[in-house]
Amino acid sequence: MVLFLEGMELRPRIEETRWLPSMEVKLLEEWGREKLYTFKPSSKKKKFIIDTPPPYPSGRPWHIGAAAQYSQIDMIARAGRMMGYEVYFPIGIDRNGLPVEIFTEKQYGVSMKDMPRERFIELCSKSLDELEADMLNIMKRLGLSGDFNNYYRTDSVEYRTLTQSTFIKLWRKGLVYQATRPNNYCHVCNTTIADAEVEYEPLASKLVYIRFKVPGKEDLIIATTRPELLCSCRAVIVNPGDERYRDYQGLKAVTPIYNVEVPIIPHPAAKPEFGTGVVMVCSYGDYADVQLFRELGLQEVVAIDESGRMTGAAGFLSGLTVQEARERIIQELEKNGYLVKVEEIIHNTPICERSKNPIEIIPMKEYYLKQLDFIQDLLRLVERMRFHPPHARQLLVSWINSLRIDWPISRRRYYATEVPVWYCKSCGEPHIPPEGRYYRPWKEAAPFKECKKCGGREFVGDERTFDTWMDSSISPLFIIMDRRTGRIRWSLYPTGIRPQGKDIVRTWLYYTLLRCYQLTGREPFRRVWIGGLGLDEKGEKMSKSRGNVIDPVPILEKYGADCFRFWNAQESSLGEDFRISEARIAAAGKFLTKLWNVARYVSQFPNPRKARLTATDKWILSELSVLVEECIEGYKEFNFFIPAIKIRDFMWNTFASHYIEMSKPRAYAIGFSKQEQQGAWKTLHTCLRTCLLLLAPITPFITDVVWRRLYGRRSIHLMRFPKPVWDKKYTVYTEEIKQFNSSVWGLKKSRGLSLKDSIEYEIPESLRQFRKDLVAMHRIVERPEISVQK
RNA sequence: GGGCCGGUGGUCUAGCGGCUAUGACGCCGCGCUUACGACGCGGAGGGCGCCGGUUCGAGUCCGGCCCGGCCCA
Repeated sequence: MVLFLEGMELRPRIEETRWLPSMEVKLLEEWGREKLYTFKPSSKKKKFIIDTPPPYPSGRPWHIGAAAQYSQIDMIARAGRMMGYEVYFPIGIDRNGLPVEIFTEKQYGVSMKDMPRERFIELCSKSLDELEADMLNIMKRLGLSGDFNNYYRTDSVEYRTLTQSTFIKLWRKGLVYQATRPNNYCHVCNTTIADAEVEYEPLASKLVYIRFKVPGKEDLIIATTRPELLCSCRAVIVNPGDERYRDYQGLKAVTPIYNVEVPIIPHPAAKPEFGTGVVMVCSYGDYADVQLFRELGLQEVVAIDESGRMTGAAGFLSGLTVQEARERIIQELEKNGYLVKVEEIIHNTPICERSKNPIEIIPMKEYYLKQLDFIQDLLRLVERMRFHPPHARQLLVSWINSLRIDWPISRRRYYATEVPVWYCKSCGEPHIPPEGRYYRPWKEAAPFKECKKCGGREFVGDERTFDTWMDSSISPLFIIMDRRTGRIRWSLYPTGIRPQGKDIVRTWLYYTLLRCYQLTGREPFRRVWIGGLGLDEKGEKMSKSRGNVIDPVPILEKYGADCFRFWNAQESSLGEDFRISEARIAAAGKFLTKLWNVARYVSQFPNPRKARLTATDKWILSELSVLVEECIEGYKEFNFFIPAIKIRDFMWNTFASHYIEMSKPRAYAIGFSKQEQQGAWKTLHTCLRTCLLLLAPITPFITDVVWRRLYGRRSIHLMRFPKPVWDKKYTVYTEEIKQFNSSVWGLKKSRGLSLKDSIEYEIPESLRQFRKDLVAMHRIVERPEISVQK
């Protein structure tokens, strides 16, 4: 018998047959009007502050891996809200430093050093404004629920004031000093750079074998990649265990051409297997040289100047570039019979992260921030913080343990925060101003009357700026600062979480820890979340120079933010690198189509307040409980891979394929009572509603659209996560139900029957309580001896 | 050279001590089944990098090695 619904026409409240990215744009406007994501500091809820990384607007295309990472940070914010926290998700733009200077020089065809500083800074600022607007638009389009209305800039007066004030504070604590030290210097960027900004790249290089005279002995042959530094050679070392040179230890060798007598010293730094096992120690070919000069008390010779040219100390090489000098001295050595041979080798060369130019080690006078004294404290601090994933802690610990020199913080650049120091014109004594204001010593008069040391009345401002990490490293303090009064709201400190990429652990993460610890004595955040790197399809790093970057903007236009976000969440587990390919992003959209159509199907039925549930209903709700538990567990770790995968699997492979099909005749009341029908309706809605809530942080658009059409006028993003309230005991039937359904489908297929055709089949005793649904679903005709009651 | 992560059907991914190893993309076949053809169903295809070990039993634990990625020297 077939029952028809009397007087009730079922029509889906969702009519479109699929989800379209264009619906996202409309919703974005609505979110903007509703101000859903405003942080309320006065709220009674527990606060959760996210120390968002301020991206650097370096121009299109924005790295798609970065866009992916910001989506995940947004999921942290949204998950936090749904867990009941009052979340602050600030949006900042990093605008200090070298990239914009280079960009501006190129864009306007100017040179920083050849124009008024003031004018150059204006041009940089203009470039940044354009790049920034573009970047903010992409961030909004991604659906980020951050505080766009009050976004901050690291080059604002407020921010730079804080950078300078914290510097002054540390100066007063005695943590800052100026020293002339060999340092990494990039003569293309014209500035000292920190170890963290140095990269190594295998480059073709010449290994030059040079003959050194040793009075009374056979000549020593020395292999070096830096023959142009011969003038600064002040020692020769051999390995203490190297039998070949045992007799030479303690003797003197004479450097060719320059004729300087230098000691031959046994030292373990000489590797017997490299070259001839004899090494010349020069100031400075590499860090080993720096260490040896210090250790052996040698007198340094400055052979290369700031422009990358040889100094007068190099004699006939003076004025040549390093490259030219290298060629020239090889010729000279050959002419005089000192050259033994030249080998082509691949040498791991230290290069500047920005310009990719080989760096030189040159002694320069710079400001340093003490960090070596804090290693133990920082290691202890790191132990107390929570890392997601846990093994990310090791990246930081390894870096801290490898620190060898204090942090050089001054730079010879323009577009950055100025070093707030003036010097007495007569005695040179440095003076620092009081905290609380933004200072520009290169153009402002000194805020002092007279020198505290000699009484001099004239001052010169420092022209240098800070390493930009001096700014970025106080972001946790800046985001909790009241920008009008400059007062820091200490009740919000330490902040909740620092999300960032693993590529900037040694810089941003480390420097933040150091600076905030020095300023506050505490850790700046309780948790650290380290995302993996977005690689290209082949698993290689994306970079403009490799030409394998993918622009996220056309992807977002074509597939929508939810598709991109869902792909991102289900692509790899927390902290793992992930490969980016458009085909896979497109494939992720199929899940959204599926979800949309499930919602469309469910939307045709009313959602009864109460209903009597059948065994089939209770079974899927058992599975739903398990799903909720698993998802919440993933969200607690801010690992969105887990909910994404679990929800997709539930939706597709359990709910849609099995429950919806099993309950369909009942939902239409074909052969079922109204009471049974209500059970199906109720359960369909419960499952859909719960899945929407679970998915909301990952795909905020589609879930909100469905939610508003079916479950409420207010946004889903004001809701809490669901709880696993349904009895889980029916999960024991899941496998058997799925197998049973598959076997019936398979049998019909093998007999050439349509799915609508009836079939004679036996329902196992163990599935008896689901019998009625199964019979209706498959149109099963039970054999008489099995069906007890007919 | 060191650290971290990873090596599972053609490609990508799950499983981390126990039934014939998960799913996706692609492929093949079938299908107008009142949510979905940017769909559904079915199917072919791998024995989990290599070598040893622990165990009644190992992608799953241990040791060594090889390969890839990232980071560092």
